[in-house]
Amino acid sequence: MTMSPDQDDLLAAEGIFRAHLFDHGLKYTRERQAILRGVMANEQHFEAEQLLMDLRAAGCRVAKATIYRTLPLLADCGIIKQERFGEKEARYEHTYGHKPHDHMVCQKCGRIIEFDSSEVARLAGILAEMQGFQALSHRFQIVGLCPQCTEKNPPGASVPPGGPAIVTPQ
Amino acid sequence: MTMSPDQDDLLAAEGIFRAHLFDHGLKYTRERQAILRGVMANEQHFEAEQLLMDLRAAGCRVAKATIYRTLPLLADCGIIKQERFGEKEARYEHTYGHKPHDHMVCQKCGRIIEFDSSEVARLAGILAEMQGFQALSHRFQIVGLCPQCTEKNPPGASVPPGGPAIVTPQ
DNA sequence: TTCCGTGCAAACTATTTGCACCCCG
DNA sequence: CGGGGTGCAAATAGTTTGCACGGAA
Repeated sequence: MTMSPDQDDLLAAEGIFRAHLFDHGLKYTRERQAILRGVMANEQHFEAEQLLMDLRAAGCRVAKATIYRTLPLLADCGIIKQERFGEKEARYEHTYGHKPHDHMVCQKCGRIIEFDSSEVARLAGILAEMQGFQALSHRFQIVGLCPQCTEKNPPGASVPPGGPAIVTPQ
Repeated sequence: MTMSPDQDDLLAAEGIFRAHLFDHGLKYTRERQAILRGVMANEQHFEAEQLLMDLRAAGCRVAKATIYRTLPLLADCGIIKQERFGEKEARYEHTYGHKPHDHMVCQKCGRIIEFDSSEVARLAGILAEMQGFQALSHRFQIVGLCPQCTEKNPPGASVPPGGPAIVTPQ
């Protein structure tokens, strides 16, 4: 992974992060900056452990604990989002500068397909209103078989090592 | 919790479970029967730990490991479903004899509101088809504020001890 | 200078697994 | 009988936390 995400996005995210930290009386440290960069540089879903490796590879020494302490801060200000695909470790993806989307998860090969979530959000709003519930966000996953695994004897033999492939449409 | 779930549902579920076990060359043991009963007796979302307590209270001694080994079997044959509401422990609910539903999760008080999932399932089917993906099931949660917490100074002070309240509509 | 933040390692928690004995089929 | 099943305890794995030192504001 390269440590140079889109400069505009990175700068904008940095601004949001600093503002959020300031509002809460927190500091913008070298470590938090490094983690923000690592996060923004990763266009895929990642785990805490993986982010740590990426940062190490890029020459930044951050403790695992710092990662775990920082990710929630980034989630709080909407720069990243925590996802959970049935596994026990949390996955994250940076959402800043991305279109809102949800995921289809292949039961067989673990592949993850993203798709636009506007229809889902609309339905969520309608359903929530029917119950007097104020919808703020949603989690939605469609579980099943991806195109590759649906047809003929599928190639996928469960989740490949190093995490499943991510398919981003459009 | 009483250990006497609806007799019809229990018997039917027992039949399904036994058939599933038989099909896979597995055995219907006293422990598995006890766990099935505990599961069917619980009309709410529960965790492995809680189920263990319930069974103990009902006079059944089962090891925690056995619970963890049995729950996936019950999920495999559709008697229960694993849910995850952001926490790290898995939650389960028995679905056999229940209408398919999804959940709204209140960010403030942890309350969980169930609602009919047919519209969601329909949308999932359409979205999946657009990608050539074969939808088998879905996970959907609307996160926000429940009616109680939306209005005036809400009473709910984060998730109450002993787990959040469950509201089943209709 | 004052807290907040960090690294490190130990603590936690939910879940899984190895193993010797048990029992369903 | 024989192979899966169970209990127990130890092992994992991901995440959290206590503490003493370091650095941003």
